[in-house]
Amino acid sequence: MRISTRVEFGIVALADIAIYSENGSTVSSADISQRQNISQKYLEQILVILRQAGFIRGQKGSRGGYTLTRPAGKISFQDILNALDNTILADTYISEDDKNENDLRCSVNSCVWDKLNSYMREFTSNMTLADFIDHHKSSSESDEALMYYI
Amino acid sequence: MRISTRVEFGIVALADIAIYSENGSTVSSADISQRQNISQKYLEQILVILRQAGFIRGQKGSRGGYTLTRPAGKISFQDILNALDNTILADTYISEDDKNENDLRCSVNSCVWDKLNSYMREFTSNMTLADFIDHHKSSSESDEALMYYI
DNA sequence: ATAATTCCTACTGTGTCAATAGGTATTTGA
DNA sequence: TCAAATACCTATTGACACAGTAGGAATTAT
Repeated sequence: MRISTRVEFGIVALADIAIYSENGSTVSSADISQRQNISQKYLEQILVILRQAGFIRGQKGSRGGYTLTRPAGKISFQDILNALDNTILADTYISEDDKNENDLRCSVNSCVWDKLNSYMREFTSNMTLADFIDHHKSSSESDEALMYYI
Repeated sequence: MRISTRVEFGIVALADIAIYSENGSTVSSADISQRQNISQKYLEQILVILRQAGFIRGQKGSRGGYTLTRPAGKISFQDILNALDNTILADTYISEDDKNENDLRCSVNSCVWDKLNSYMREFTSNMTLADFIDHHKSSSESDEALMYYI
């Protein structure tokens, strides 16, 4: 599945904010840009999307930055994906004109695409940003252990 | 999930050929174009892809047309999708440059995208063109029954 | 005041999709 | 043998989204 950088960077940015604002401080776009190696200007546009979607709050001015508006455990992947790319979890569409004339096109929907969409929706609705961060932390711990033994 | 018309028409064309060549005759692009309401010229390009992928064989000349090269039960959806769009079932890619610097991007792969890809691959590898056609036929039968009672 | 920050808008290059178009090569049937 | 039908090939086009780049305006802490 091809995932756009907008989606990829958006998820990474949210996770970065969640992790580095745990002590109560804000996280600036410059910080994220450096840590995650993402063009700051491009990142800023993505952060606007995430703010408009209600995941983060931005504070302007010196010492400003971003914080989550709610706990990472209350932000589902489904919501994130829908905010960053409204096609990934969208139904496969057939125009009304074509619908009556031709049922093979409708059949492939009910037989394949709808089922795949349902699965993806269920999977992403049951996974939160917190789950992702936990997964990340535990996997980077084992990376460190690996490094140690090498 | 956004599916291109190339993929949609390709699947429909294959199913159409499978259905209308059951008596041993060939199926022309004009036939498919009319039945499925698809631009013939565009369809021809898609049929070239399907031929190059080995699903169908084309016979030139008068009374020519297309037939399947093997039974519909031996053509998996996975193969069809890979032929028509090599991104749908592809791994989500992270450049080697980014891989070491940044493990958040890798984590989202192992945590989300790889799992979705695995599911989609399993689902599509277990479904053949014959399954799809069976599903279509049985659902259009019930449509007729519905029509009758109305 | 000044520096740091978010926020807003415009522009650009690149690539893919979804055709449209016109033609060539081949085969069958009359 | 000729004409029609068919697959097959290649070029072009318009629209659109992506992936940034760029410049600055608004706001805030120190």
